Amino acid sequence: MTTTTLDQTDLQLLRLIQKDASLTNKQLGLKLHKAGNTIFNRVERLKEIGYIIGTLTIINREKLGEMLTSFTSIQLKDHSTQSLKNFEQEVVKFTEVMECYHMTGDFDFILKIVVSNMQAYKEFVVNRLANLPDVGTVRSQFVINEAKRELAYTLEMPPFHANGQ
Amino acid sequence: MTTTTLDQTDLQLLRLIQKDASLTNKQLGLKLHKAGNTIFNRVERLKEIGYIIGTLTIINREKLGEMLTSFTSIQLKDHSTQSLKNFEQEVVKFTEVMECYHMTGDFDFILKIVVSNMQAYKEFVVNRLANLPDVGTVRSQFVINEAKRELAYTLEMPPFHANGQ
DNA sequence: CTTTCAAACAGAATTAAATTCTTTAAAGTG
DNA sequence: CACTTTAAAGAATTTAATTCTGTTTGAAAG
Repeated sequence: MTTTTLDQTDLQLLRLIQKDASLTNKQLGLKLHKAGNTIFNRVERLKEIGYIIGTLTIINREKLGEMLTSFTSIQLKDHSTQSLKNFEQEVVKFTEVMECYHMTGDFDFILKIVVSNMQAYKEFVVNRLANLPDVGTVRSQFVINEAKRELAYTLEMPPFHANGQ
Repeated sequence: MTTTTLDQTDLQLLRLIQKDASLTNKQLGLKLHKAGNTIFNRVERLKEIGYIIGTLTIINREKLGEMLTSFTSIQLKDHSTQSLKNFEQEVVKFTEVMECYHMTGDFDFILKIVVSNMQAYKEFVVNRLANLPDVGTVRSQFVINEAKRELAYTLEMPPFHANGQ
């Protein structure tokens, strides 16, 4: 029924809404030289074919009190597929673990951990993180300052297009 | 005029909208046992006093072609305030650098870099990143798999409240 | 070259949500 | 107790979202 490929207008649209979801269809239409209706239809299509996942509100977390952020690297004692899967499955359950990446290099995982202070961090690592099976070395690096945190990707027209994957 | 402190309803509201900005005021009101109107007023207030920064659309970046993500650590040759400021100021200008954190530990900065493939990564590091002043050691760790990436914070009632900071 | 079909679009019509306005009730203050 | 302030609800209004319909365009078919 509908094509799963994007044209330049779709890309422009994605670029705009990934920075600001509060723009109305009319406003977007003005920028892209289309009717508000047309924007609406395109956005619906982009949702259907999976380019748009959802929409969220960015909160100023700093206003809600103390915050300590760490990038914590984990090296497992055992590198079997089972151990890796196991650790990953468990570690993502912690609400303190905002992000978890399986990585190349000396350490197996990088976790972004957000807690309220060093006391809470210590409690978390010692009593909970280190208790997961096969956890070997844990290296903690703390954020002194967040200089940039961009959520919107630079969207480039892919050279191929026609992949609905 | 308006209080800058949050009550439980405000926190609930923030928890809900930081996960889904497409909920209508009426829907939110139903969940929180308030009128749609009341939700509207609260959200307006939360914007005014700076708890709500904005709203954005999450794009499925994977559908737009190849992607290689790296956590790249940088050690500067010189650790003077001036060098740090200088580096930070310049590095955040690169669109490939999605995130930049000033860190404790052996390395001064951690950068989250997103490019389309290893060729582009090499080009970026060699021709651009390494050319910034005072760049010493560069350590690249690549993401094999993203197991978790949560943008919504766990919002807890702060023990103090009354800070409009 | 003409016909046919499908897609993108614009504009009107409709529905639903956002926003404003007014009133009420509760809570705090002197 | 009178006075003020605040949160909230409900009605009224404005604006945006959504649906519907007709037109245009371009590509494919004959």
